[in-house]
Amino acid sequence: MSTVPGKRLKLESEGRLKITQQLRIKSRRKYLVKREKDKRAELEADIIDDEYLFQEEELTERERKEREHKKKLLQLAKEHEQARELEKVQRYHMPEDLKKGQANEKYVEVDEREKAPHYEQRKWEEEQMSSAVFRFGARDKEKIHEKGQEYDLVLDDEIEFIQALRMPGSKPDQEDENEPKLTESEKKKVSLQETRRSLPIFPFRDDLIQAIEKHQVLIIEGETGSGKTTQIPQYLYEAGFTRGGKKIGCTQPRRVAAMSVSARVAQEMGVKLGNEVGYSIRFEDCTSERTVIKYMTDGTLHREFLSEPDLQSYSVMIIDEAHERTLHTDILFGLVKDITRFRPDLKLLISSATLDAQKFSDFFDEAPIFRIPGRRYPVDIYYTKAPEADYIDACVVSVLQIHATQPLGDILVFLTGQEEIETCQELLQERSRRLGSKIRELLILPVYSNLPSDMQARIFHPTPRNARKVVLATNIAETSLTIDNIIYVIDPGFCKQNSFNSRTGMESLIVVPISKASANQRAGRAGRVAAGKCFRLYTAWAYKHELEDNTVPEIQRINLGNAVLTLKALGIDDLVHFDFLDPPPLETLVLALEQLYALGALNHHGELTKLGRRMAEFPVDPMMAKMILASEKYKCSEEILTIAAMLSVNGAIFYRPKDKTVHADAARHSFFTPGGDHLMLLNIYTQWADSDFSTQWCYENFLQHRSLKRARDVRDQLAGLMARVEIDLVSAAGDTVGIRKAITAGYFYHVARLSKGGQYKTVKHQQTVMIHPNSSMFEDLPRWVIYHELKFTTKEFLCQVIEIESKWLLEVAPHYYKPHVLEDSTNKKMPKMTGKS
DNA sequence: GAGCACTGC
Repeated sequence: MSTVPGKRLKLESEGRLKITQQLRIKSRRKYLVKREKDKRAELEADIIDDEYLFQEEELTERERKEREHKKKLLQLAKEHEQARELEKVQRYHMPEDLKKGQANEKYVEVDEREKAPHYEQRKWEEEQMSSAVFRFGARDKEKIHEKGQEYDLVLDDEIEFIQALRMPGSKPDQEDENEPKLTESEKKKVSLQETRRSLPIFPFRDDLIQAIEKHQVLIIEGETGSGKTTQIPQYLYEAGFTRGGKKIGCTQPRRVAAMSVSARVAQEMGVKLGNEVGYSIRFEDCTSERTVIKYMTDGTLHREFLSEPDLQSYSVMIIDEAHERTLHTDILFGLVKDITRFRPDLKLLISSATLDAQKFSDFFDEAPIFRIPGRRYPVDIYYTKAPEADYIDACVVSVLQIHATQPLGDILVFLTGQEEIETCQELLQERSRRLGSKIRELLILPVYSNLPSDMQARIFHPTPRNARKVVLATNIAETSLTIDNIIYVIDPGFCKQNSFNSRTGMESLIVVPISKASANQRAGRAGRVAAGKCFRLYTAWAYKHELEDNTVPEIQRINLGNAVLTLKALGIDDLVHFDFLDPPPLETLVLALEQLYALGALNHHGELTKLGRRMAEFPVDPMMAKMILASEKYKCSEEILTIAAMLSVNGAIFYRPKDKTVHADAARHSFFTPGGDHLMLLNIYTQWADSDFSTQWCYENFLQHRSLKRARDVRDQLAGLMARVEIDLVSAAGDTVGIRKAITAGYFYHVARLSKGGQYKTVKHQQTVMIHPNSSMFEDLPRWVIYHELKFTTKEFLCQVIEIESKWLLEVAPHYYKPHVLEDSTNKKMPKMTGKS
């Protein structure tokens, strides 16, 4: 044994993988069991409640039915659980002696290998191949028992899928062969106009125009690929809706979409982009006086409302991809609905994928729904027969199963984050390497938003002949990126989701099951170029009973500070009764209003103050806006702008590759600046600027160039807005106290003080928290700190921290802090928590 | 001593 170091290494690495797998299995199982238990307990409690409260004869017909229904559900759940247990036993059962046999064989293999490596390797590969058999359909139970042993042996390496249904597409599977195949050069010969006429929306053109002329608000329901985004604005233009110098607006949730769609439309209309057809996104306005068709991001339109609250320059507004329910689209719904009441000439089109259309129609006073067929191939949906405990392993196995048994075509796997993608990539590389020449080449490509762009671009390179591409992606591939040639989708059914707790003001990013809508969106990614297959790594039962219908809209999940400020600036006083499609939690609104009041943006009538109106100019959170405005008083606007821009960068600023952690950490430490993280960010930006914004400098200092560039863009925009609120840019020239006081003036809501054991307590909620280990203040433990964010990951952490003196709080927010609250702790060593505000 | 879903202004 000891003579074969390579093999031993491999065994060790296998041991390591096993542990991570087991951890995953454990947490996933715990999750499944808990969910099941919770559901059952709920049902049982309901039934007991009912029986306790009512005698049988007192129940109305409806109540009796409800009770019967609940009992039936409970019975079903129990039966299902039993069935699942049974399946689990069948799936995981492996006799002890067989396990030993296998293990021995492996050890023997080591010795044999030295003598006849080729023979042993081939034998091993053959074993792997035979175990990677793809099994579809419900298998006959008897058959399983007949070949019990064989079944047990291959269990470890395969997953049984059951085909449940076919997601219908408008194109039949075989159409590809009937359709004349065009080469690239031939395709170019087909004129743009012919392509336009071939879109599914084309036959509906006249009906659509008629419907728009007849109704003020129209809901358009259509799958992707119908051509609605590019064609409808052109039809409206041709029908004369832009007469009188009015524009047609169309909002998109993403910047790239706004840019690429407008480019396409400009090409189809034969005009230069930026003239008749243009787009407007943050940092980039590509429109002119002549522009009549304007694509923009929903956030841009939201901001435009501030300068043009009645959308006077538009004759038609199209809200596209409404089903995505971004924060901005949700707010736009309420705003445009309001406008239609006093601008009868404004046409409103809400464009959405299926399922949601009725909801939109109800919201817009029973607006008619116009349906347009899409263009997609059918996708077969497969579910696992039993729940998969370890979905990373299940993904790897499924990929290999597909690779070994299915016709060529690329695979897309949906994972939750960078870490999972990397683990999966390692496992796949390891296993496909061991399979060696027995399988065709397998290209494994990761993609997530923090991945450097050149690495991201690799997923779009055409797959080499006779090879197969596997793309391991986060949710980025669900809507933002479209990869061609995907035939197979593997969907474990999870994603990471941000949520905001307005009671504690804490954000958390946790893995949750996806919704049915999301699952179908993922499946749809398999049917773009041909009939596809989607493998869901959960049971059909789980899909039906455990997944919510729709993802909770963003507006109900995030902090609404800035949204509330802009609405107030638009003169909407009664936010609680604002016409939301789905209203946000009351506490979130109350928290936002309370904060605005404390910041001095609202007076006691709930009206915007002069300060509040100036704050609304900035597309940042109210606290940050206040900080920026306070920089005038402390004569440090240059520095504060940089800090605000650096804090607004959402991606990571530090680059920390796995193989160079020591160097990367050393580079980070070299930027540490007395006073805290905000000053460190300022330091980094200043040094980068001194290097002439050099890419090379970023690389040498382990910083993400992309993030810093974004910070520069944000800073430029903020600097432009400073002119609008008439604040000169001045530098504090090293006065860090002034800078920190300006920060305190904005963030006095986010104060924490040192408590025992290096822990902190937030002043507002008396919550026990820790300084994040990545902070430069992690080891300093100052008595009073201001934090930028409170985030829950593995613990409650303060991210981006500066040290302050408690007396500054009295100086910048005397209305909010009373001296006795703060003095208690500055004089005595470690006070007991008494008397909050 | 932890870790970075995805957008957008």
